[in-house]
Amino acid sequence: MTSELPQGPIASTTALARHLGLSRWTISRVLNGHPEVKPETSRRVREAMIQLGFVPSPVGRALRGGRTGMVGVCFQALGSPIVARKIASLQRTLRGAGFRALFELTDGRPEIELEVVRHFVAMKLDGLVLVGGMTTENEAAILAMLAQHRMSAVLIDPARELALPTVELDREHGIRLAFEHLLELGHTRFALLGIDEDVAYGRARLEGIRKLARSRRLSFDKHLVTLTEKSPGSLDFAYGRRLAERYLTLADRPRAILALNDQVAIGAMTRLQQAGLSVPGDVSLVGFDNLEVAGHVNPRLTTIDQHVDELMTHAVELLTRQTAPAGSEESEPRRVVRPALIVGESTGRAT
Amino acid sequence: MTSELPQGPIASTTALARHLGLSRWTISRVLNGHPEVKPETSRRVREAMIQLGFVPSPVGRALRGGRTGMVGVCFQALGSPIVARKIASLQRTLRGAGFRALFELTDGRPEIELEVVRHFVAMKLDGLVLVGGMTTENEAAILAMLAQHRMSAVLIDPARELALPTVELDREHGIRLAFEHLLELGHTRFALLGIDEDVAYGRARLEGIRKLARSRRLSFDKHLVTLTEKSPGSLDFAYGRRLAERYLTLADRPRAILALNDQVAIGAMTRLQQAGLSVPGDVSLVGFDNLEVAGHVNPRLTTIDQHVDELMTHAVELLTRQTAPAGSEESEPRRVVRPALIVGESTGRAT
DNA sequence: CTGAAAGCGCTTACAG
DNA sequence: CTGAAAGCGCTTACAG
Repeated sequence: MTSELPQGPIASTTALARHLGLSRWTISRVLNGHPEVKPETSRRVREAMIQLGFVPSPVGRALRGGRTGMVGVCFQALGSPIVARKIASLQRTLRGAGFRALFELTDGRPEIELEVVRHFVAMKLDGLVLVGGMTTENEAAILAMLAQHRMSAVLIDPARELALPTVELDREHGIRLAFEHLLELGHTRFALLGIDEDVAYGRARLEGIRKLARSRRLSFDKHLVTLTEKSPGSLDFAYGRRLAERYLTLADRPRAILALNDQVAIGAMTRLQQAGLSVPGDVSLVGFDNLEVAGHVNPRLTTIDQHVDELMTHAVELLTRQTAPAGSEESEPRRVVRPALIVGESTGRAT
Repeated sequence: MTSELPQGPIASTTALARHLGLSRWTISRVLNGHPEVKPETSRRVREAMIQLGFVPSPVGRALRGGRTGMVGVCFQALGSPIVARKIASLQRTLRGAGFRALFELTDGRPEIELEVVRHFVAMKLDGLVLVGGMTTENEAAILAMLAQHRMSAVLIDPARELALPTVELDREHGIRLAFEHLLELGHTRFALLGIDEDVAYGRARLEGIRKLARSRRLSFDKHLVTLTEKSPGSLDFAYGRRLAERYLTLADRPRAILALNDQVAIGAMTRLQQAGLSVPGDVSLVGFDNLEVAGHVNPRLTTIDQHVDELMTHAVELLTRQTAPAGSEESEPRRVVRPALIVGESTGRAT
């Protein structure tokens, strides 16, 4: 353990090798876990690395074709707190699996998305995570690039199905939980705030509602009112507020509201309360996402939790499974995560 | 313009050179804007690059010591929506300046922070942005690493002063705006929710309050009550809720509250309302950050806007100024951004 | 204005 | 078990 002090800064395998009286190739073998190194040598190298804080250059590794330990993560936007939670969760999960995460935002613009993926591929990362899938425009180009460079990729909760390993959130199930909860409370007529075919994930939810409505012999047209805007911009509090104003003008207002997400729900709730309506006295309200704020408004919002950590754990598992040389026969694995109903105080009996 | 189709995929300067009948060195010169290339040749290369979607490998460039076009961004945590807004804003600003951003979260843990900076340095990035500064433990090590590798870095809104270019948010000014607003409404006694010396940025705000209190001949002890917890964990809605419960037990409750941030303010507001207090009828409340949700609770929250975009614009300017070879004489430039008061409906006259 | 060499830090064959 | 070569894609000197 008589570790001499290094001459200069140890910033390469060559420098480390010189310092230890070994050749740089031996260092590389230890780094890559090759079995032919004498255990004693291997131990010495590892100890010195920790002691000197030496980290092999990811740039060198990448160029030579080795593993870089880096995973690229691509998000469409960071507007909603749920996305921030996903980023934080994914970052931690990746770190736990020994990966470093590079995040990029595309603002939902196809040309940026393409540029980002191109950059990820050029960086020779170990894998890609596409949160929310990809735009239709780039589908062919991105799939071709991934195949050409043999880059593993995972989709998380994509808006459309694609021929890539995928972790899905069962949104149809989520909305059914909310719908059933309201049915049990005796509600029979419903307003949908911001949920339509055009919005991301809207179709899956409508499907869930339709199926359940049919099984309960509710007519979609008679019992359901859909309130949406053509180009709403951000799907946020202000959108909920605007939709609530439309709701207030309805002749025969449903007593239960299902909102696109918690922000829309809270924006709407605030507006309804300002109009003198009581939640849940006059109208019951359900959100989606279980944002932290949902538990801290008056009344606490009933909502659906996405199980973000579970989504991310599956994603990283799918990624490492691909990265590993085995198991590559299994084509396009799919994992489904079921969201959960969080009952708050914004839903009550239909009177 | 008779562009022949390439033989295979064009994935290196060598391949592009062959395709164009040039040498790969010429391609490199065009890439780096060297002046000795014939304009016609330069134009041909640029056109082909766009047409073929060729992007020079950042890995190759990094290894050779050239500019990588990548900037590392280090955040302590992603708990608050304000951080998400900062990330999104910084990403856009960096993109506008031709940089790609790599984001890392440290969860406020020194060992992760050190690892992250080490990795950024090893990646030979063009620069670093440290949002919220760095932990005291790593100060010496990180400054030494940056100096040794001549890596430019910018601090955004650091909790402590450091010998690096810095963009500061004038928090002292922010809290004074809030305080003055309440004074003008006739308030004389104040509760501080979560604002103390121990919490990040607490000292600057207390300083602002003290100065203003002195100038108005208010005694800090007689007119100000501080409510905080020793180890509050997340500075979020739930924290505000707990502090509001403490506030409710006070014998002689101040009629004005200054909260650490909007989450604490909203958590507190909700709790106060549940206790039957009216905001602002019984108590006025001011937050900090101007989160989107602040404008969509009942009543709309009076708060302080950080001018996030301005912060980020300054940061990227400082970074590019460093990256450029000139201007390096100027030591540790500092930019100060003044926050702004956003008057909502949560503050009213003291009656 | 353009060609050819050297070398950034690493890994994977190929020798011993 | 370990040494030395080749080469990943690029840029910066140095020649012509």
